Amino acid sequence: MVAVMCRRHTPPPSAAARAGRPGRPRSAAADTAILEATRAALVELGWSKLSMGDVAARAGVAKTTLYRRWAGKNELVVDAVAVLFDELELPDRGSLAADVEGVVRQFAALLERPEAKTALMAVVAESTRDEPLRERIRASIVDRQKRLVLEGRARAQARGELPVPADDRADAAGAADDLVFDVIAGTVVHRALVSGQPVDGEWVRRFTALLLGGLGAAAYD
Amino acid sequence: MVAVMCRRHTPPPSAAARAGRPGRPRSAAADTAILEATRAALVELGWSKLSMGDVAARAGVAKTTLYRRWAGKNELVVDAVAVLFDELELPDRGSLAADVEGVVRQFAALLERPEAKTALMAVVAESTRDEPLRERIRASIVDRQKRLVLEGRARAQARGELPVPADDRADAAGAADDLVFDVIAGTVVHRALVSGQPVDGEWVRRFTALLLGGLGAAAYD
DNA sequence: AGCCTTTCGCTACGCGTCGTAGCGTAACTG
DNA sequence: CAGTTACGCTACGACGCGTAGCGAAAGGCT
Repeated sequence: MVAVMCRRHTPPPSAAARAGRPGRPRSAAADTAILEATRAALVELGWSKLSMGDVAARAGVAKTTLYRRWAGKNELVVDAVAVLFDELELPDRGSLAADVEGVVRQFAALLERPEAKTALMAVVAESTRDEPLRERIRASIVDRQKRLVLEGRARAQARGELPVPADDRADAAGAADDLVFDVIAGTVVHRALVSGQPVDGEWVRRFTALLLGGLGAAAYD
Repeated sequence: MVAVMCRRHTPPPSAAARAGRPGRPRSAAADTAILEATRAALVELGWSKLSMGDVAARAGVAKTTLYRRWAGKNELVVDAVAVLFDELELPDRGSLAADVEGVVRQFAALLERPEAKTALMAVVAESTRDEPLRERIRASIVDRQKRLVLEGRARAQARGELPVPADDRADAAGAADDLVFDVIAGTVVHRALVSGQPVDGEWVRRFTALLLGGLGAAAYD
């Protein structure tokens, strides 16, 4: 009897740790082709009408190859769109307000891409009933973007626009960073996908003013 | 030849306008049973594993009856969860900060209900590729809750906590209301469903302070 | 009453997707 | 070379979808 290896659904990111093993190596070209085909299918069909068989056909790959690497549609799509969010960056525009406006515009532009918005909302919906999937989303997409908040705060502190927290307040600063991240990301997503209204220049200015100055300061322009 | 009526997928809310028509009337009991069964199925199975046949069986109704009233899963679920969001209210707690904290807590409690979170995210995801569905969501769920923002602002103005906008600034005030709505709803959703962290008392206080005073005022507690 | 209209429950159907099993072949290691 | 792993391909049972067709039930209209 052969020992059951049970290595199914092994995620491809461990390709480096997979080196030096006996047997035929996994095709890296197939990985990129599959993820690219997934994004293309998301653009054309959207989340609900995307099927594993269709992705396999687009990628020129057997359907079984898909299931050898991803447990299902959820995990595949998370990996396919995760790379899109890593393109976000925070160029120094000279002031905290300008930096915030810049990142808000970038995020809004990303959410205009059909593959990004249909996939992001769908996998978050699925993650409400799938704890491992939620963790995968956080590790692959969400937490990686908190770097933008950290960098923005560091710059603002260097400019003197924000006070430097005392060392014994590091936990409070961390909580504030998480809060700011939820406010910015959540508000832009809600504006673009739920309210369905444009993230134009005027709205971005209003939002930034509210974020920096609060309701009293930015009440009515 | 009989004239083709083509009245399929007629939404049930028009029950009042349906009175006085010839033929057997639609069962109002079936409507409530179906919507209740849908919510129960959402709790047990979640969005993705919810099937029309299962809902019909739970409601004690033929599957064809479902399709006579709703075009599909999307529309059915929107109607099923819309009533949950109408339970939100804004009791007067004496100050703008307290009012904001109260509504944030209520919304967070609603998002802890499994049928609410799985359904809301899923239908929003679907609506990114279905314009009529997006309009249905806005009319049935989103826009109805803007009343909370309007009421909160009116109270704050009456208390003198916010300035009363000039008459020629009515459009700016409306834009500000929309912005505040997106900020509150989006931030709470992102915190609860994307970041997956608890909306507890401390976080609510931090968020309220940030919303009212801005980054400079509420920087680190 | 009788007729018309609409809804209801039920059955059955074709269609597409899912996820897996089985096989022979290809690729890489020792 | 043998051993091990990945690949392409085919086929399969299971399930949900959305519809058609039927007879029966429940109302309005004359």
